[in-house]
Amino acid sequence: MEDNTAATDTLINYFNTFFALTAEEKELVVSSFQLRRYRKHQYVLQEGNNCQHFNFVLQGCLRMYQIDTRGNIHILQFAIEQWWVNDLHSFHKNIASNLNIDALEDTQILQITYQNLIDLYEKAPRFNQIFRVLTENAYIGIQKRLLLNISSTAEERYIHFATTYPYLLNRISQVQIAGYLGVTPEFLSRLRKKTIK
Amino acid sequence: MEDNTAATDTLINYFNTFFALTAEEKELVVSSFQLRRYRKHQYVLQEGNNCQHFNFVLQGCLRMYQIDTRGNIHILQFAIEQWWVNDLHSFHKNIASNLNIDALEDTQILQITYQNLIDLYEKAPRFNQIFRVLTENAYIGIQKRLLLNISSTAEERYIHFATTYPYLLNRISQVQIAGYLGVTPEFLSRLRKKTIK
DNA sequence: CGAAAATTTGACATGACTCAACTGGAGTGG
DNA sequence: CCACTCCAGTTGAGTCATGTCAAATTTTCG
Repeated sequence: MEDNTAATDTLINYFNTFFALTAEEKELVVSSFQLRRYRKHQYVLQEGNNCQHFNFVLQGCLRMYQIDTRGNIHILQFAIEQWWVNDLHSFHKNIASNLNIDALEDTQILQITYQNLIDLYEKAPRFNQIFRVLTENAYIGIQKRLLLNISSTAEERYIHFATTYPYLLNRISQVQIAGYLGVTPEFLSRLRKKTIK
Repeated sequence: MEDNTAATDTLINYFNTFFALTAEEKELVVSSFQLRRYRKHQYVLQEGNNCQHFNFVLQGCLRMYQIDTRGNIHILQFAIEQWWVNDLHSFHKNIASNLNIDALEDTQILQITYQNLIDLYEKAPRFNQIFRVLTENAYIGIQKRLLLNISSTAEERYIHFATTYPYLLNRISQVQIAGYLGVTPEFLSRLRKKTIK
């Protein structure tokens, strides 16, 4: 167990952008979350296992993805600083996940276990509100993405990604971005050639 | 204003499947939600307007969709009995929606306004928990759908739809289902011909 | 420096779309 | 209750977006 104080400060500041936390609530955050470090390529969650933690990224970059029957990787989400990443379904139902989460860079994460999260809700019910709002925002985001995927060409999706997350373009390789956009790396390469002009 | 009692009973039963409501909480539900009827083809929300209500379907069927720049309709969601349907983004940020919701059948809805929902959370904070869980479940569902869209062919998506929602196949026209699956009606027709064999 | 991975490029294959024509059933007005 | 219209569904022919596979090139990193 290493000292969490500096790490949880970041998380407390994050929560504070939603609601000012009481001293008690801050205490609970400090005692409920645990800092953990992952090296590049290391798994945070591997399919077949149950998702045991809610993960909040302090530093670094992760991807969450599924491998389909043809062996192709489909990236559901990248997570960099101040993002949450976890398989909600596996976490809440306590069932095996069919998703993988691994580190694209050396990464630091704050983790809370299922039981600690339940206790947190119990002891400080206001976190229900915070996580309700967080989940609503996540829902809005993924709904936008679904719509974009259904209604646009790969080129439009790439341009949208590049303008929405310009800071990810230099940080994440094209293979990964292709897996996120739902195209092959080859085709993304052609799109870029065409678009850069 | 018509009598809501029978209608809100349905909603209270629905909430009860999550947590047993207190008498007070039931009272609040009765006084916060309002029954409204829509005829087939009638708009519940039209793009350009702000989404003013959370909608819970008592009876009937709705679709929520976006019209893209080429004039194509993309259906985000169908909503039948005991489903919620609304544009969360527009509702929470109080901005103009770019989505439409309209009735595919004559439909009865229970509606709560933004202000009433805020009051409900205030007076009965436990609803934060209920809606947190509801939103988490909705998130899980839409994430599955996104993954399916990214990783499968139209045929696989149709088969998945047909086995997951068999009761919708006879209830919703193929044009609508095509708009939900993200294919043209013509192509869906060919898929069906091939699949039925 | 050398090996492995990422990216690019080319040739070809295919899933899905477009547009247009045809069919059949449901609703509507006289 | 018939005639008419309109929309959903089907079918065909041609096209385009994107995938597949294989090879060449560049970059990354131990």
